[in-house]
Amino acid sequence: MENSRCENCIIRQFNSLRAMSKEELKKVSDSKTTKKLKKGEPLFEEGEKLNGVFCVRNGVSKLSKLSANGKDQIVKLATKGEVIGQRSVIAEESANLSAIAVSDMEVCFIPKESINTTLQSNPNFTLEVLRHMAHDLKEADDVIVNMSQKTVKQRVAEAFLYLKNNFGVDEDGFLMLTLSREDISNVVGTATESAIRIISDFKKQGLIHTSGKKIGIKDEKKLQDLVDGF
Amino acid sequence: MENSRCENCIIRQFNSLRAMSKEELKKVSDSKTTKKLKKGEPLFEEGEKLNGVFCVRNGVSKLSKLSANGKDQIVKLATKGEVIGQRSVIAEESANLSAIAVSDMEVCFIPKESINTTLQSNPNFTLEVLRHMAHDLKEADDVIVNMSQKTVKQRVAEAFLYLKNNFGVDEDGFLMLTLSREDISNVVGTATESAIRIISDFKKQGLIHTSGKKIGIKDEKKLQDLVDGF
DNA sequence: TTCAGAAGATGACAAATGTCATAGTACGCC
DNA sequence: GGCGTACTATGACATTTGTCATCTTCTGAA
Repeated sequence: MENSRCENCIIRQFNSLRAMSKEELKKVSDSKTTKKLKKGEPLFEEGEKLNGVFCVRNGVSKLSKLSANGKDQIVKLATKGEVIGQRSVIAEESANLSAIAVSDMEVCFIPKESINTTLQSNPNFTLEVLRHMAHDLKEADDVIVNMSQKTVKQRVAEAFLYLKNNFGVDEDGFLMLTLSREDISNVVGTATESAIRIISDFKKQGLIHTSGKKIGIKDEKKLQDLVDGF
Repeated sequence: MENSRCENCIIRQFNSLRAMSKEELKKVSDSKTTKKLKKGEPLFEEGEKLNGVFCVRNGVSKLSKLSANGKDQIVKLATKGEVIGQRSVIAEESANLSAIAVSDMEVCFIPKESINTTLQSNPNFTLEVLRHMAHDLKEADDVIVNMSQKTVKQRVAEAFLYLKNNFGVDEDGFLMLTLSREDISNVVGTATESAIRIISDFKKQGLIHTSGKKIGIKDEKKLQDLVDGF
């Protein structure tokens, strides 16, 4: 495949791999494999042993965990440039979350050996990974606060703004990343029916418009006000 | 103070400092200061710039964040052997959370310079810090799932079991760490009145007993069943 | 020791959210 | 093009949780 060497891959500019030396990157590139996934296919499931990490070249994956009541909670959406599975590889634990494609994806699989040897020898790389994880931890803490202190309506509004800011909109103004109502409810942590009701409500209030599953934001300011508690 | 050299400090066995070399540890020890805090006093507040990290020698601190509705959400309780503030120092950001003593505390303050130079030169240390943060991230993800998918009652029950497992019980069977009802509600993410009601309820059902603020667990199994959804 | 203020407890009610039932709608497959 | 299945939508109702008011109990400082 053309352009398939890590050294040339523009994606790595966005993640920790940029702190690798030329030689390290070469090794990674020689050991990596590329994989395509269709929407709905899993990269890995909760509890699985991971033999490496996944670097997202294209598409989006949801990271979720099944709770005792049988519902999935989506903890994070990972997109182009992000590395998935590094937490498990670093902690030498089996996966705490499932990773499932929510759009067609193209990912590189990097065996953990390449990662581990670099972690032990290149402090710059380790530090870079550490910085990324520090960032993820902050985001997770913020999610905890949102989950426990905001209403479902506020969380839905926030989710839409998040989707707009992180994945953008298409030429017709619809969110690029289209999630099913169920996925939306699993991001927000609520019943699917509740999410649907709130979406209907937002539509009636003129905050958003929809076409099938697609959602477009009409009044960003009012949505933001709602999130902020006005 | 006797025993105040990091090299001799048994606490460091529990945290990332154990991966430091003798010389690095010596430098840290020379630059550190020790501080005593009374219950209720802050180590630092959300938004503050941190010039170093705190290593807990004794006592417990709550890490919390104020949400828009004026309530604090407690994200984590840090105790003996844990290092507080490393996330902010590593990410070079101001503190995302406030750290306030929930019991009298003794902490060491380690200036960030000692940490940063070691991070850049000693991959073992960096990797050790990374592993700790990976662990924290997993815990945070689990909290997200609990917050969004469990009922308040389940979360209260879980909080009590957590307090027992992590801080133990005194000779009379009461939880060693005594939190105010408000702190409990801020851990669980609910209104104080709701937490109080649930505590009354648990008492009536014979799951716990109380004496003033102190709480003792009477039927651990039933509490666990409750958490698991039975 | 006493007293004031904080923390704990409880009732009554309102609001938010979940659950179950049912109907409409879209979309891939034959 | 039709059909079946999965997704979306909505109503009715139950349950959970929050809010406000009030009372009681504890605790620390004068």
